[in-house]
Amino acid sequence: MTRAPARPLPCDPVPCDPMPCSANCPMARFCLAGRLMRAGHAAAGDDARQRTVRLRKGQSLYLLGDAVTALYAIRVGTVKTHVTTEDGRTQVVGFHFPGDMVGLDSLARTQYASYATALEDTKLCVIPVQALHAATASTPALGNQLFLVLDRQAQRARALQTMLALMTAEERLVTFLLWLADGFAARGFSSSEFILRMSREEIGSYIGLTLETVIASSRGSTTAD
Amino acid sequence: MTRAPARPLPCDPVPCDPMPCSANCPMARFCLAGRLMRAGHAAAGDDARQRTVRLRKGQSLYLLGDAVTALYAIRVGTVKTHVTTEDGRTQVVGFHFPGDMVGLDSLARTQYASYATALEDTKLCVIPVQALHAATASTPALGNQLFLVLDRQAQRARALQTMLALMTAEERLVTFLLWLADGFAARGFSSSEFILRMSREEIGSYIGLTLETVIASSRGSTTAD
DNA sequence: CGGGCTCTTGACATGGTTCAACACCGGTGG
DNA sequence: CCACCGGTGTTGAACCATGTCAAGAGCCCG
Repeated sequence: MTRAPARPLPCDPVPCDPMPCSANCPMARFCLAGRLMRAGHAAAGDDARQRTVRLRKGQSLYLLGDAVTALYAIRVGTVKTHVTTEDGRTQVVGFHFPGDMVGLDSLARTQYASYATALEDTKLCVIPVQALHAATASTPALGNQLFLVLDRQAQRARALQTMLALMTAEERLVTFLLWLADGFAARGFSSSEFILRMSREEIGSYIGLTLETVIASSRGSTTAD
Repeated sequence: MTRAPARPLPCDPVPCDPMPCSANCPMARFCLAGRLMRAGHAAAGDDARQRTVRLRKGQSLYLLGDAVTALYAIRVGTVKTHVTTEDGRTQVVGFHFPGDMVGLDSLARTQYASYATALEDTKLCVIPVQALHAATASTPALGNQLFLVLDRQAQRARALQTMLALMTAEERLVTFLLWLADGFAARGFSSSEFILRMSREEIGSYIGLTLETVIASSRGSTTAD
C-alpha cells in the first residue's frame, strides 16, 4: 500500500478549455455533469461551452463561507471537501474523483458549507449556478437527474453514518477501500490496484480514526490492496 | 432524566381525518408538508384533503423494501427510521417529530431505504408521491421548498458525520440533547424540559454508543436535562 | 547533502464496551 | 389487593480496542 508520489500528473492534461464538455473530456462517459448537460443538451444552446479551472496540489477550489457561484465537475484529479470545528479540529467530509460533482452540498445555500481542496493537480469544469438554474427551468428532465445525483450523495452519507456508528477500525478501513475500488471500477480503472491520493491522516479523518490506527488496521487487512 | 411511561397519549387525538391539513392540525405552523402544500395551495384544487394514518407504539409505518407510495408528515407522535446490517445489528438513522416529514430519504427511490417505526402513538398525514409529483410539476415554488427540506436533511447528516467521527461519548450525548432541545424550541415547546420518547439503546444506536455508555455520559453531564 | 514531510512501529494510557447483577416500574393474573 | 413477570434503566468491574506519545525510517525537494 503505497502513497502517491508528490506530483504525479497521472492523466494526460488534455488542453480542452473552451470546448463542449462531451467533446473530449476523458470522463465524459461517467461525468454526472455531462449527464446533466446532455439531459438538457442544446437547452442552453451553444452556451454549453465549458469554462474550466486548474488547481495544483493543495490549492483550494473554494473556502467555507464563500458565495456559491458555481458547481464543479472533476475532469482529472482528486478533491477533498472538509470542515473545521470551533476548536480547530479538521474533518474530511468527502473525497471526489473524476466525473464527480463538487459543491453539491452547498447547492441550496448562498455560502459554501465546506472547503474544497485539490489532493493532486486537478482540472474541473465550471457550472455556474445561474446557468444550472436556467437549464433546469427549461428542461424538467435535467432537474430529475440532479435530484437523483443528490439522492446518491444522501445514500452515501447514510452509509457513512452506519459505518461510523457500528463498525470497528478494520471494518471501516476495508469498507472505505472497497468504496474506492467500486468507484474506480465504475470509471473503468483497475479496482484491484490503485494509488491512494489522500494521506493516512485524511483517510482517518474521513472514517473517524487516527492515522496510526489506519496504519495498524491496514496491516491487519489482507494485502489485497 | 426520566423515560416516557408506557402509553401516554400526550396529545389530544383530534379527529380530523378528511380535512385540509392547515385547518386544524396542531403542527400547522411548523409542518414542512404544510409549507409545501401552501406553497402550491389550490394547485391541486380541493384535492388538498388529507388522508391520515394512526400508529400505536411499536407499529411500523413502512418496511425497508416496501414500494414507495407516499411520504408522511407527523401530526402528533414520534417516529424512528432504522436499518439493519447483514449480520443482524440494528442502526437508528433518524428520529422524527411533529411537523417533520418521514420517508424523504426514499423519495428518489422505488423502495423505502429504511424502516419507520412509531415510538409512541402517532398520527400522520399521507402525501401520495404521485400527488406530490403533480403538485411540484404545476408549481415550481413547491419544488424549491422540497429542495430546501432535502438540503436540511443533508445538513443534519453531515453534522452527524462529524459528531461520530470526532466527538467523545459525552460530547455526542450533549450535542444530541441540544439538537432535541432546539427542535422542541422551534416547535414552541419547552427546550429545558422534555420527555425522551426513545430508549437509551435507541439513542446509543443513533450516536454510535452502547446504552451503558449513554447512561454513564448522562451522569457526567450537567443535570440540565 | 540537509530539512521537512509522510509513513511506520511499539509502549503505554484510557475511554468505551462487555458482562453480570440488581433496581425500578407498569402490567397482568390470581 | 398482592405476587409475579418482562422490559427498561442503573451500576460497577474487567477487558480490550483505540487513542496518545515518542522515536525512527523513508522519501521528496530544495
